[in-house]
Amino acid sequence: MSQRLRAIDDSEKAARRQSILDAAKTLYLADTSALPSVISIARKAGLAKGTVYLYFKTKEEIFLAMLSEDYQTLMIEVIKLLDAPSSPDELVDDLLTTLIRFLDDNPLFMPLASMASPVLEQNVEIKIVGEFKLMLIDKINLIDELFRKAFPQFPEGQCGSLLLHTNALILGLWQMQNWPEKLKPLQQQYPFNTVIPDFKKDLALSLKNLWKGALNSHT
Amino acid sequence: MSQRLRAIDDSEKAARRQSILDAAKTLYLADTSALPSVISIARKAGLAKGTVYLYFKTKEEIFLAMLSEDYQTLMIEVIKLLDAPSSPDELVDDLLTTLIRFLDDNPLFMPLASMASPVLEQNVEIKIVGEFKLMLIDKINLIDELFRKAFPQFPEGQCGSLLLHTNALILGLWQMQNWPEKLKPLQQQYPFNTVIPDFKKDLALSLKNLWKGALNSHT
Amino acid sequence: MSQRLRAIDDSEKAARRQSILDAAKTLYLADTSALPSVISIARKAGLAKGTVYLYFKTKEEIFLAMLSEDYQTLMIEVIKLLDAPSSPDELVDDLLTTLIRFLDDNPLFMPLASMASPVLEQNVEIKIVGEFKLMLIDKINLIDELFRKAFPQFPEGQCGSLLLHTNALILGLWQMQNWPEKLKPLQQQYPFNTVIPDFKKDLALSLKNLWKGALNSHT
Amino acid sequence: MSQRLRAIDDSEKAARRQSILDAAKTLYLADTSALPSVISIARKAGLAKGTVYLYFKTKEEIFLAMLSEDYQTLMIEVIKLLDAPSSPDELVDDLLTTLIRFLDDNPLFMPLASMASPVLEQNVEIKIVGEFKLMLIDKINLIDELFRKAFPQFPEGQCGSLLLHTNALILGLWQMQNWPEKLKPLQQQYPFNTVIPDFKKDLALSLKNLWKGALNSHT
DNA sequence: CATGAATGAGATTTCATTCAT
DNA sequence: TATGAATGAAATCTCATTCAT
Repeated sequence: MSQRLRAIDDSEKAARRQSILDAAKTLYLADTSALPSVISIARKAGLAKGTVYLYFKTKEEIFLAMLSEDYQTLMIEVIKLLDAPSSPDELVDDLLTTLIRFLDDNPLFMPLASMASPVLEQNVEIKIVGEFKLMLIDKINLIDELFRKAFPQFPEGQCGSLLLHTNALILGLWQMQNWPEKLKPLQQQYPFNTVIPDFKKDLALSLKNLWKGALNSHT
Repeated sequence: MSQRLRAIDDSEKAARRQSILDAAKTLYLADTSALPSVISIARKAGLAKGTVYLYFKTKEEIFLAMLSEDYQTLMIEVIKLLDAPSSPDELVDDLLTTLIRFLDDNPLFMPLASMASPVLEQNVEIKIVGEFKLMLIDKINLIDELFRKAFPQFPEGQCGSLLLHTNALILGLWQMQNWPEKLKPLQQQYPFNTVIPDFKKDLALSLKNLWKGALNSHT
Repeated sequence: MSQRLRAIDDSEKAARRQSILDAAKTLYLADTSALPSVISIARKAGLAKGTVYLYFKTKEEIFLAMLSEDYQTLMIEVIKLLDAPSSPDELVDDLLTTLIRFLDDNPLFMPLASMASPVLEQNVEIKIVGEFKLMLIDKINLIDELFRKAFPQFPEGQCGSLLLHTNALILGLWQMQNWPEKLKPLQQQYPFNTVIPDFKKDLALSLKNLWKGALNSHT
Repeated sequence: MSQRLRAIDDSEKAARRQSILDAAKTLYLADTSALPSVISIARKAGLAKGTVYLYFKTKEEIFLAMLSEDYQTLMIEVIKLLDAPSSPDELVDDLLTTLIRFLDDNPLFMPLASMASPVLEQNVEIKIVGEFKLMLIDKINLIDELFRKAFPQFPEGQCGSLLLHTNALILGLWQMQNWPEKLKPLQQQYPFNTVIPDFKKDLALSLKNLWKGALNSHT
């Protein structure tokens, strides 16, 4: 009945894989309260359910791939910062700006990153999870190297460690302030402002403390 | 097989509710890769499936209650610290010790806390989620008050804010170092030590920075 | 906590039983698409769920009792007709009038009678079902006797037999024209009028045929 | 165990649907006191529970389909009668014979027809119920037409109307004589014979009255 | 490769009925 | 007697995943 388009060569396969990722992203963006179902992703991508499983072994693998892409995008942004480095202080400011812009441009990054450990990594083949972790580590090591080229006075690993802590802070802060949509009324009703982190403000504050504290000790 | 008691008054009901929580905890402890099924929880508790649903509306509500208990336990520990306060510096050390011991004693706290935002809160009645949030806020405010009684030189909200950031750091750091069991071999094989946070060590470092930095500015 | 009113003597028990029947009737009247739940009946009657089971062994027993009451009411009406008999012909007209009025006054009779065989009798203790059947038979026999006192020319059993057929016709016709509420639009849209029985009209026609045919053969 | 075939095209799907109906029929035949459970039907058909729900939205839909089939079988029999019509009088006799044979060959027809209005139609999507009703009406209209071709002296709708009344009579009479199996002893013990309809005998009598009365008025 | 039918585990929900108190 | 907690069967529904075609 239907003419089955077949992805024969690798580039076609990659394209099909990407179309699945795009469909998944669109759907997840529309409702981040839960990962969209495979059938909805397949339909959005104009494919059959089974076809999705030719490209990803589990549903979570799709979203881990999506997170992986986002992380790589972010890392590239950070690497760009180190292309034209100025002073460590300015770098911190630039980093923060870059980060905030990235989060605004990639609204799925935080939801995905939150699910990574409790959901995604639990349902993805160990090999794939490993590759994801290694990719992150590679990039972090690369950034650390570039950083030391620009600022040789800092020891190996310092920048990488700061990146990890930065990531941890973002993750934790975001999850704490990510109240379910339906709880928003409550949020305004009570004087929570003192106790609920204001994500961007707190992030700015914390990161500056974190980075400047660490970097200044070597200046 | 089971005792088949009837929970008539409120204390008996609370006991039965607790027995469900205990059963769920035992099962989850045995395998943190996914929340145990409701039927397995019921069987473990010696109850019928229907009975579990008399006490909790959804499976996630069970685990949010469990997390709530853990948070309350932690808060009580922290409050105890403020009963006999010494100097701010010593307090930070004590806090860290307390925290580490708590995490060791309550191995489900971190997995549960990680799931709170992406999983638990998404599938629990908004009212219950609200109560959970309010409970946390109450405790944080209480601790903030006690803190200022002990150290009046610090402004209102400072301690609460530090607690939030502490929580964020714990959450983020834990999730980053929480590699799936099956990935552990990989973790040793590569020189990850430089880039994977060593949870306790990094936590110690970060918290000291965080708290001492903040507290010293008022001494 | 609550003061339990206890029905000690038989009249109190009968009253409580009746209050359950009343509650059930009210609820079923509000929605005849399904028998109301026991919990709703209990609440309506101001009783606990378990108490209902002290008076009726199953839910269906409640509704069989209700149907039994209705049948008895109907029989009494018919008996009244025979108190002041005129001619067989007039009797048929009176019977029809009485029947129509009864159905209007007792809107649950038809739904209940429809459920009797496929639902109620399947879920009521055989003893109770037997009593119900015997009650009906007794009344029919009584009516048959009274009829022959008034019109001796008719053989024993003729009137009883006619009553049974009357009942069968009512049952069958009613079920065929009892379209679900939500199907009513469809009913008007198509030219069903020729093929869907118009309950009262068809009933009148059929009954007159049935009775007059039978009775005239003996005049 | 099972063949695990895939129903790809429509005829295969119809076959699978039929296999579910067959399984349901077998089980219901073994115990007409209640509709068999979906899981038992699935197992009998060698299918998974979920598969049954691919073909029928509710359990009652299965049995309404079964009833629909039975009605269609019956209608076809009746249509056959009109292929080689003789006199109206003979037709009535043939109709009765056909009807009795049909009821003997399809022992589930009456139980199902009894449940149609109070149970089945209440729990089947309104659209499906409508289709069922329309099917019946179509067939009745068709028979009415054929009838008038054979016997032009009768007005339009007369035959259809008689069919409806016939159906009503069957329905009502059957329900009245359908005593629960366990009540049979009681049935013999008492002199019920005068008051309990003898289904086939009474049906014969009534139908002859009904049809001959109506048809003779036009001869 | 692509498809979508089939699977089956599991979450809820409902609710009649039982039974300890 | 009266209560309502507990039971457990069954209906639905959802959906990730498998696998015959």
